[in-house]
Amino acid sequence: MDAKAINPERDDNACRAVTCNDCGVYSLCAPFGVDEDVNAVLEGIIKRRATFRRGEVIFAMGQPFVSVYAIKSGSVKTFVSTDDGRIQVTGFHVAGELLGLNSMSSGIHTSEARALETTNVCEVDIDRLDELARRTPSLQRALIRIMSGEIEHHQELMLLLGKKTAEERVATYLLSLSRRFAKRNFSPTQFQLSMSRGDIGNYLGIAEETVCRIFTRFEDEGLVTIRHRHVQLNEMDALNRIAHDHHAHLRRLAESGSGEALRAVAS
Amino acid sequence: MDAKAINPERDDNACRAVTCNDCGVYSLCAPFGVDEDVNAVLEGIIKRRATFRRGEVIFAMGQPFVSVYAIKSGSVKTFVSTDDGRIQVTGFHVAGELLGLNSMSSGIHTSEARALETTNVCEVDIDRLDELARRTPSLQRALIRIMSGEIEHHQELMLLLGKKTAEERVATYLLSLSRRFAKRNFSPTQFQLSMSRGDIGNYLGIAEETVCRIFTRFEDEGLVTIRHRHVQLNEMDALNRIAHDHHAHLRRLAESGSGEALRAVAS
DNA sequence: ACTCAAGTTTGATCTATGTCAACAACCCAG
DNA sequence: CTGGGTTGTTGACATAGATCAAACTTGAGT
Repeated sequence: MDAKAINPERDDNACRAVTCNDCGVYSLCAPFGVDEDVNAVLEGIIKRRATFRRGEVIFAMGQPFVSVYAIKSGSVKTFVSTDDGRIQVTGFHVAGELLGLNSMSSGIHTSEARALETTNVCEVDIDRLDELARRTPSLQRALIRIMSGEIEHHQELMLLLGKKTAEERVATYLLSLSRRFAKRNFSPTQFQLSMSRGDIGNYLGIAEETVCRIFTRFEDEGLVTIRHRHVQLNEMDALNRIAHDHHAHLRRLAESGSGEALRAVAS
Repeated sequence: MDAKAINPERDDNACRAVTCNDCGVYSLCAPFGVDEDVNAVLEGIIKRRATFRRGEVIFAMGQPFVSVYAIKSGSVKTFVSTDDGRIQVTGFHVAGELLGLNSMSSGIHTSEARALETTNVCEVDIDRLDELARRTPSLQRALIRIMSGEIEHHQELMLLLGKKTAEERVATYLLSLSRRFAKRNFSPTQFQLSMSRGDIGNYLGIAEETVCRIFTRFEDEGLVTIRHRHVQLNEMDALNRIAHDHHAHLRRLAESGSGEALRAVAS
């Protein structure tokens, strides 16, 4: 592999030949909503392109908020933390997504972003973006739409963190990854995890050991096949039932049990 | 009680004499950001004023998203729910706050709002607001600021739901209420709760019984005085330590214990 | 190819908090 | 003022999932 390509510090101006038009995530930047002259405009607001390696910080809590980041390739986790060091992962982000749009009000980053693997981003100057948005209603609405989407995601996560069992959380997680891959025209039943068990557990509000145990439980039941970080979903329906129906696991127990659980479900 | 007053459908045009200028929450609508001619403009986008009694639905999940609501008086809870009926309260809202701005992207309400007590709202047509915003950059930015604030609030709540102990959650909650009252020039140490123990517990991701127990524990320790729904905070510092410092309660235990906990903290 | 740190898995044990149940206090509506 | 429904409180007990500990696996760097 090209040595220069993996240098995290390197601002790859060398690749400037790659315009936004040629960029693989162009279609995902398009929702920026600029209708005509898109290419020139986008080029104009990109401050720099940068590469981050696994674990490197893209932005940190408390830093002045001067840019948002479009992920060209790779993946990123974002998280918030208590002052005594506990952290809560609030999202995983992949190519084509926009990073850092929260924090717009405070002028300070309220979360931290770290690359999960080698990741390329376009850094977009927030003032230039803001100024462009002022002249471009469609861009304004696109930004609002992105933030609104973020809020919806957070609402689902809060519901999960506050009210779901560990098994429901893991099933929900696998399915949400699946849906996301499907949307990008990747296989919805077979994919790689770019995050560790620890990250998954943290995100879902459970211990990493619990994630492992539930993975193996699902595997024992034939619902999935998981080798290291490669996941294959065999029984999407069953997973869906577990994810959405509180009582699914009670029923499963009842099938191989005394039937008492079933009566409990009926009540 | 006047039959008309309790009709939730009633558009209280009778009170139209009250312009936005006269409205008690005017200063809180001002951040809408319209600089000149504020009054006329605000009047123009208000679809109707309405009153809701305790438990009445202001908007429900799945309904078409056509308005946002400014709370003139009273208080409201918002929540999301699983399809099998479990709900997660995502926020409590008081006079001067704007309701329903999430859901902007989907065109469908993704959460439900219910009055906690008799509550007056101004209903703002979303299309008119959107159109006004297009011509008014300061309004655009205000809306973005409000959404961004919502995201920050959600991040804190996710951290709480995913990583904090029950005691930390309750202390955090009391202090956040306190801060909110202070911001509105009410006493930060003495206030009424408009929500039930059940709502508080749901919001914090713990059982209502746990809320009760922790309230009485705090009271036994002299930190607070709680009679029914009236709260008085006596030891803000101690509450702050509990809310922000994971080990605070271990230390408290250690003070009156064997010292083993203290050693654990040191490690 | 080898090494070592990081990540993963599994088992044994512990505990914070949920659940269930009974009761007490409160608040309207009549 | 009075009765019944709602809300809050307290205790006893159960348990999902955390924590601790000990292999085992893997893959990045030498």
